[in-house]
Amino acid sequence: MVIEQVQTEKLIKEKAKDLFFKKGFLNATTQEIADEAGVNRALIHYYFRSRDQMLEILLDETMLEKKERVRGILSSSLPFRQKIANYINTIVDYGLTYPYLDNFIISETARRPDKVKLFCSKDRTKMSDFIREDLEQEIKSGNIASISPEHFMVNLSALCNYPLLAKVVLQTIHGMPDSVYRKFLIERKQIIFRTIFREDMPEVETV
Amino acid sequence: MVIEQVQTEKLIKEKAKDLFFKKGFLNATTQEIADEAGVNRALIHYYFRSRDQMLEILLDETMLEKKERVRGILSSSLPFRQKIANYINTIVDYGLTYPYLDNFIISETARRPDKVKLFCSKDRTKMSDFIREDLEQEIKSGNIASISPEHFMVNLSALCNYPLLAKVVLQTIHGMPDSVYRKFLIERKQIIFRTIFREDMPEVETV
DNA sequence: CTTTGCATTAACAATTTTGTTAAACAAAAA
DNA sequence: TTTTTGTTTAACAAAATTGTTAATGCAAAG
Repeated sequence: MVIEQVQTEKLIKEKAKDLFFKKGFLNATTQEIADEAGVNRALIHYYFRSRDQMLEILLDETMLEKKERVRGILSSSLPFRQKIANYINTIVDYGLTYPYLDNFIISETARRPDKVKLFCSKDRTKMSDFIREDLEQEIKSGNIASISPEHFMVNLSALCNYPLLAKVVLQTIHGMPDSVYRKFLIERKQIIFRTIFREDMPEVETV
Repeated sequence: MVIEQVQTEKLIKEKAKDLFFKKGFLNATTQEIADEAGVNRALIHYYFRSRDQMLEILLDETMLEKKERVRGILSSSLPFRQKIANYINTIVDYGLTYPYLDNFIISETARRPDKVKLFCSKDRTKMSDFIREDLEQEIKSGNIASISPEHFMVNLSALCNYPLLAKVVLQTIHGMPDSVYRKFLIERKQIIFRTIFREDMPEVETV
């Protein structure tokens, strides 16, 4: 047995994630993945049977991790604004790590709506349920315009995720090179919070 | 010459747009396009030389039309809020007609950033320039939290476009069938306006 | 009626990509 | 040292997809 025996599978997964979710090669072939990992293409089939099954595993793993992080934040006992501030921070930062993850999800779900369940956690608790009570409170106290939890969450996701989805187009329109766009995205954390709450974002704080 | 001579090219383009932008078959093959149009696959090459060139034409045409509509709205002499209301209306309605257009743009630009110029109008006038003065005015009069035109436009685009980009995922998470989701999107017109201006959207009105 | 020219098709060729298999290999066990 | 076991590779096969070409069809012009 070669020393790398146990590591190879992990290596392939990592490099595949890099290609798909970091570099944006949404249609990377098995050959390209193998090259990236510096292994023979047949190994991909040895470990994952088929390209499709490999994708399922990659998406399952990555989305599960992301969902867990978001769930942790929204189900915490922090004050509402602190929760949302943490959510924005996490989503934007996650986006900076995997700039093409949502992009990938979205093109895949368009091509194969039947596979959508892979990208949504199995359990049926919706993110919007975690903020329902908080939100009602905010609306009652007049801090926020009346809005359903669903619309609120869609607004929030939209403001956080869209700038990455449309990255290439937005960069071109506004003539921003990568470094500037990165700053733009980080600026947006504040902007998003202010757009929703009309006040400055509190410092990040965890439970 | 067959009676349909001049129409065939148009027919193919229409059906291809349907596949790509309405039905979401982002990777439709030339065969699928030919089938949809009820013609022989070779005709696609006869009229468009290659699949790539056909795509360029489709995108060029579609985006140009959309851009013109948006430009017309933002450069009108209507009051700011009316402009934005019209913008929201137009973008959401356009999205209902071509639910997968942005989706397509976004996956294509990720795969081939070099082709991005096809999707952005050639001239260099940015949408954000059209609202710069209006926006300054609104901020000065305290109706809107301080924000740059770029961030404002990204916010607006995000709120309008994201729900369609993430259509399949959002429908699954919230358990909404097509008909309900359609209503949800139309509801959002109001929601988006209120999120930005904290007041109800005015009636649609053109210049 | 015949010819001309574009429109359309079927058949073919080339390429790309996925998936399989049998052989080579390398480390641990016997 | 030999055997065994799991890993890795090269070579092959099959399928899908794009692009080409030569033949066919068909309407209008001559």
